[in-house]
Parts: sequence; structure tokens; C-alpha cells
Amino acid sequence: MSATAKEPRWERRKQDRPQELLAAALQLFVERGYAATRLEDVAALAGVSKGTLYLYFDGKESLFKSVVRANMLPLLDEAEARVDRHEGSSAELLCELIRNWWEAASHSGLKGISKLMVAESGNFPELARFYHEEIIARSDATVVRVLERGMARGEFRRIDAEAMKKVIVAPVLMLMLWDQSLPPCDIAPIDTDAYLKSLMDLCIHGLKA
Amino acid sequence: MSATAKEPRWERRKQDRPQELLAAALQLFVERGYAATRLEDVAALAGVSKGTLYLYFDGKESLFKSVVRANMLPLLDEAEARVDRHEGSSAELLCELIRNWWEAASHSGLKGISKLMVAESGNFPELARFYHEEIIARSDATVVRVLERGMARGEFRRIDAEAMKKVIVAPVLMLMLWDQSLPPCDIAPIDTDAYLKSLMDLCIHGLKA
Amino acid sequence: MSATAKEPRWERRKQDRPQELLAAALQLFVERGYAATRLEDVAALAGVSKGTLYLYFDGKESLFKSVVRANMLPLLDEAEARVDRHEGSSAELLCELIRNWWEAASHSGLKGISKLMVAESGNFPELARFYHEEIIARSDATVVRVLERGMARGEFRRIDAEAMKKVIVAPVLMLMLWDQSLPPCDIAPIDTDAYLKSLMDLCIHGLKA
Amino acid sequence: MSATAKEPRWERRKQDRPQELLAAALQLFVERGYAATRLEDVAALAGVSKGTLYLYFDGKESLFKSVVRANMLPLLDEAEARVDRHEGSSAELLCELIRNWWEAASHSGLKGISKLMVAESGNFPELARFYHEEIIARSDATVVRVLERGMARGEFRRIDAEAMKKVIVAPVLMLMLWDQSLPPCDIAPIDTDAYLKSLMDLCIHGLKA
DNA sequence: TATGAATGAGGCTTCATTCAT
DNA sequence: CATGAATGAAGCCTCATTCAT
Repeated sequence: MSATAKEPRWERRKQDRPQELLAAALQLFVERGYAATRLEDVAALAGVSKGTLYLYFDGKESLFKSVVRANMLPLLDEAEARVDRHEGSSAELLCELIRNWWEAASHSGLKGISKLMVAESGNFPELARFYHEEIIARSDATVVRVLERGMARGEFRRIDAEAMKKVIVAPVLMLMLWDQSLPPCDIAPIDTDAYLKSLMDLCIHGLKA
Repeated sequence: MSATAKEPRWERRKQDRPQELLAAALQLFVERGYAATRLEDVAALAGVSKGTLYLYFDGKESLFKSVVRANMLPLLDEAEARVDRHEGSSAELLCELIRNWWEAASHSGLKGISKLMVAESGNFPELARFYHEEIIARSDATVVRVLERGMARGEFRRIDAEAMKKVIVAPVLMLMLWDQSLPPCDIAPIDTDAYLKSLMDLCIHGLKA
Repeated sequence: MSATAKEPRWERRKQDRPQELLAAALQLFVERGYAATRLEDVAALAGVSKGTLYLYFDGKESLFKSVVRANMLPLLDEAEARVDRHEGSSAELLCELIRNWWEAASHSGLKGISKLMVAESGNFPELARFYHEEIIARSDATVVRVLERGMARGEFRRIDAEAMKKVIVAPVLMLMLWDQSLPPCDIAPIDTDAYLKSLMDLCIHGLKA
Repeated sequence: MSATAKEPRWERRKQDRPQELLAAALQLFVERGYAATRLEDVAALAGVSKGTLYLYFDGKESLFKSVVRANMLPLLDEAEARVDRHEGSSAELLCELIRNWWEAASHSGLKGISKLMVAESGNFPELARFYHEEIIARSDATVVRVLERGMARGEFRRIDAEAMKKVIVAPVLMLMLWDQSLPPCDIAPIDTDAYLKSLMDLCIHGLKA
């Protein structure tokens, strides 16, 4: 599946105006929340005028949904394939999964989207459902597959994989939220490397047979 | 003629108005976020009119800060004392700590406040700092004490307690956020008991010497 | 006409609450204007609660009109009689008139009322008419009588008494306005004595035959 | 198809909007006072909607200050120069000064501004100081120069010029106030010509050596 | 396409007025 | 009589949206 010349992911488009607007909108929505973000600020941050925004999006809500969808869709197909192809130990696989997930989140808008979904789930429940089905549920399922692979191969002790998956996913999600929230408040940020190492360390020791 | 002859325009007493307003405000701020919450709705939910709110609070921002502070301050001093008095194993102590923390959060507004702080940290950075210092930092410190107690007594293996504390706190915080976000979106809620059991199970096995 | 024991000048009454309220209202209305004066401040300045005000006055507008009328009515009957009884020169009479008027204004609320009438004439035209008929017109008429007496007795040269009366009244009114406006703004106040002396000096030299 | 085919929602150009708004605001502020003037009425009188006002002014207070400054600044430099160039008698000069001042006030917003300053000095003390320094103090100084010129040339008798200047300025100011206040109340307006003639007549006779 | 002036619904806040105590 | 908690209409201001250019 080679990169297509035109991927019609946003309403209308021309050159990269939409992307710039989506990037600006993501930043401000994440910083301030949906209601507190003014479209004029989004437009200014994208270097266009207020009216231009309406050439590409139907309005504020449409822009918001586009931001969420645009930042979620590219993420879906990455980590999963790798799990099935993996040859090594399940512990290694789990660690790789965690680290890959964090890497993917860091190089995309997923960290911000996750914060947005926590903040705005009440105002956009169907978006929150979409996020949970497409991102969380698939991440969960991937973790479950690894956990079951580990148990099946005798590497992991018997655990409640369904419950444990969320326990393992939670620290990664929380790291995303902290990563978004702490620096703007002048709160000392998390030491990401040490945090992830501790998480993987805890999982390896906590799960091993 | 027992009570009201001619439907009084208002009823309750001055003393409990602030609490009623704070409770209503907490609910709506958590559901909708700060900017999307209308003071008229808060007042209506508390059973009073718009103007009454201003008899007790200086305005929207003041109400918000009061909500946060009122729901954070009562929580601070509970779990910590228990740690020092504990006689049993550190694993038991850690489990008790996690469960107590969740219990306390469930019977107070802390779950909502935590969601609020994720959502509004960018708009109220000094409140976010207050929250982190009073809630997160103290929870972290308590966890650290337990981890170091366990290591000192040979119950836990040597770990990076500073990094691990956040890994352990994160799932509890994330549970609070899910607990607030999922039900209003008609997403299947977390099985809290199984989740906490898995968390404690992972910690016990993951930390033991 | 001896002083009566009860002069029913205000709506209802009891002891001296009404006077205290009227005094407080006069002060604040003059300082801030009608619209910018809050009844709660009036009540507080009078040492009573907001509700009490409504026991004595029908509302804000009623209070305002009462303030104006209460401070105008006592003033009406003083200066006029003196003119007819006067035996000396018309120049002396005019000077006495000016000084008496200023004295009367200083020891009553008339200075404030005059400022109020300038400020609020547009919002209370019928009050402004009342003020002009009862205060200005009568002052004017008195001045005219003095001017005509002076001309009749050959002390003053022939002038347009109708036009000149306002020219003579204006500096006294303006002095009242300055006296009310300048000190609160930290602007150097008028030297009242020198001002009145100059006015009388100008009149005496300017009118003499 | 000469111009508007389908009734445009707005018409005029950006450049003259501020002046139109300032003119409308001056009128209403003078008529009703600061607090009683609604911005929506100002906007309507200027032919625009509420929100448009905020494109040009920061808010009500900013609009008010702009109104005052815009109507004061153009007035400052006119009459003064003429005094120094004058060749004729000081009596003529004084009369010319008075008449020029009145003419200037009549053809500008100064009459209204003067009323506003009397009414709102308590609420805008620093504006009142600005007005007194820029308008009153300069008028005063010009009058003083004429009086001293007259005394120096032996045309005027010796007087207290500092006190007399305010006595001479007061009738002109008071005429402005009457001119603003009387007509809206259906009170017979001042006969301006006769009034000014009487004032000049009084000054000439009252000052001459 | 792109602009930005203009609009007006909607929310925060004030305060005159009411009325149970 | 007096109080002050409660009300709600009204005004200031913001900002999503429209549209002539």
C-alpha cells in the first residue's frame, strides 16, 4: 500500500492549509480545552484569517472532530502486526510493545488527543466512544494477545489478562497525560526513561511464571 | 397548618447553601469542563437562582477554585499516618494503601477533581500545582516510604523507588479518570475490583525480593 | 410661621431614619450620580439594611426625588423677603444677596443638588423643571428685582436686567459645582472668598451708573 | 445594476466607524450620563450592532475616555495664539476671547464634554484632572494674560486677576451647561446673544480703569 | 481562495426589589 | 420595624459564524 498522492482525510483541502490548521487546532485544544479555544487563535496560529478556516471546516465542532480523527487514524495499524511476527520472549515483546506505543504517541498527536478525550468525553461522547473503540480497545487487545501468548508459552504465570491489560495500559496513558499537563504548569516533568524502565521492570517481574 | 401555607420563594438556610452549590458545581464542572459549565445550570442544580450564587462566591473562577480546594483539603491526612503505624508486611501495606486511596477517592469528590485537573491544568496552572503538591506529591511520598520500607526489610527487591512510585500511582489515577469518563459515554466501565486486584497482584509479584 | 413639631416632608417616617437616609443618599448621589449609586451603599452609609430603605421610600427613583425635594424646599423662602426690607444701596443689597445665597447653599445640600441637576436633568426632566422653577427662577427674579431697584434709584446704569441676571447668577452656581467637583478629584479648590469678592467687585463696578 | 442588489448586512467603511461611534457616544453620554448609557443604544445610534463597537474600543470605559479626549484635544490651540497677536484694546480682546470660546464650544463637542465632566468627575477623577489641566487651566491662563495686559496698559483698573479669571470663565461654562441641560427639559433656553452681550458689557464696565 | 468587518446569540455579573423571619 | 437571603431583569462583553469584497 504505497503512499497515495491525495489522501482525502479532511473535509476539503488545498495544499497543506488543512494540516496547518489541524496542527494549530490540536495544540490549542489540548492546551485550553474545546470551549476555551477561540477559532481566531487557531487561525492566527496557522497563519491564516478567521474566515479561511471555514473554507476547510464546517465550524468549530467539525474542526474538533477532524483534529481527533486525523490524529487517531494513522496510529491504528502499526503495533499490532508486529506482535504476531515476533519470535522472541513474551517479556521482550511486551516491553517492545510499551516502548513502541510510547514512541508512536510521542511522534504523533496521540498524547494530546488522549488528554482531550479525558477532558471532553462528556461533551463529545460519540468521539470518546470512537477513541475507545479504535485506540484503547485495540491497544488493550494487543496487550491481551501478548499476555495470553506469554501464558500459553509458560513464560507468564496465570493471571486475569482482561483486568491486567488495563493495569498495564494505564501507566502509559497516564504518562501521556502527565507529559501534556505538567510542563505548562511548571511542574517537574516525569523522567520518561526511568518511568518506562520501571514499568517494564515491574511487568517482567510481576508476570513471570 | 404544618408548614408552608403560600409557597415560599426560597426555603433552605444560609448555612448549607455553599455546600449545595459546591456539590452542584463539582458535578457540572467534571461533566462539562470549566468553560462549558454555565453558572445558571449550577445554580439550578443547587435549587437556587443565578444571583444567589454570587452571595457565596465571587464569580465563576472563585467558585471553581473553591470546588477544587474544598474537595482536596479534607483528603490529605488519612492514609499517611497509617503507613508508619503498620506492623505487617510491606506488600500488605502497599495493597492497603492502594485500596484505601481508592476508597477515599470514591467517597469524596477526588475522582472528579482529578479529571478536572487533567482537563483544566492549562487554564489554571497554579491550581494544578496546588493539586500536584497536595495530592500527587503526598501520595507519591507515601508510596515511596512503603517501597523503601519493603526494601529495607528485605521484602522487596532493589528498585528505583522514585520512578516506581509513579508507575504504581498511575493506574490508580487512571482508574479515577476512567471511572469519571466512561459511564457518561456509555462505554463499559472498568471492573474496579478485578482491576485493583490485578494491580496489587502485579505489584506484589513484581516487587518481591 | 413657627417651626412645626412634625413636618411631613417625606413619605413615611419614624424618628430620624428618613433624614439619615436622605443625607446618605444625597452624598452618594452627588458623588457618583444617580445610576452609579447603589441602594445598598446608601443604606450602609445610613447605618441600616437594604430592606429598611424600602420602609421609608418607594424605591430608588422615589428616594432620589425625595432627596432633591427635601434639600430644595427649605431654601425657598429666605432671601426674597430681605430684598424688600432693605434700606441701603442696591450695590450693598446685591452683594448681600450673593453672599447670603452662597451661605445658604453651603449650609444646606443645595450645592450638591445643583450638581445633581446638571448631571441628571436629562434623566429627570420634570425634576429639573421643578428645580428651575423653584430655585433658579426665584433666584433670578430676586436678582432682577435688585437690578431694577438699582436702576430705578439711579444707582445702576441701564442694562438688560433679564439677561444680566443670569450672568450674575452663573458664577455663583458655577462656584457650587466647582466646590462639589474639584476636591474629590484632587484639583486645587477655588479660593471662595477671593472669588466672591471679585464677583461682587465686578458687579459693583460693572453696574454702577 | 448600480449598487446593492441584495441588501448588504452592513455598508460603511472601516475608517469612519470610530468617528460615528464617538459621535453617537458623545450624544448619549451627555444626555444620560455614563452609567445610564447602554452600549447597545450607542451602537444603534451609530447604525451598527453591539459587537461592532468592540472592534474599535476596548469597552465602555475606553469608549468614554476616547469620547472625552477626542473632543478635547482639537480645541486646545486656537484661542491662545490670537491673544498675543492682538493689537487693539484689551476690552475688545477680552470680548473676542469670550465670543471665540463660545463659538469654538458650539461647533465642537466641548459643551457636552463640560457637562459630562461636571456629572462624572467623581467617577473619573483622572479624566476630570485632564480636563481641568487642558481646558480650564489654559482658558484661565489666557484670561489672566488679557487681564494683566489690560492692567499693564492702563486700560483696566487693578484687580485680583487670579480670582477674577474664574469669575469671567464661570458664566461661559455655565452657559455651556445650560445650553446642554435646558432644551431637553423643555425649559426656556438662554438667549445666548443677549447673555454674552451682558457678560461682555459687565466685564468692560466692571474692569475699565 | 482569502480576508476581516459585522453580526447577534449567549454567558457572566450587578443590583433594585421582594418577602419570610 | 428591621433584616438580609433570594430573585431575575438587564447590561457588558465574547466569540462562532457569515458574507461582501
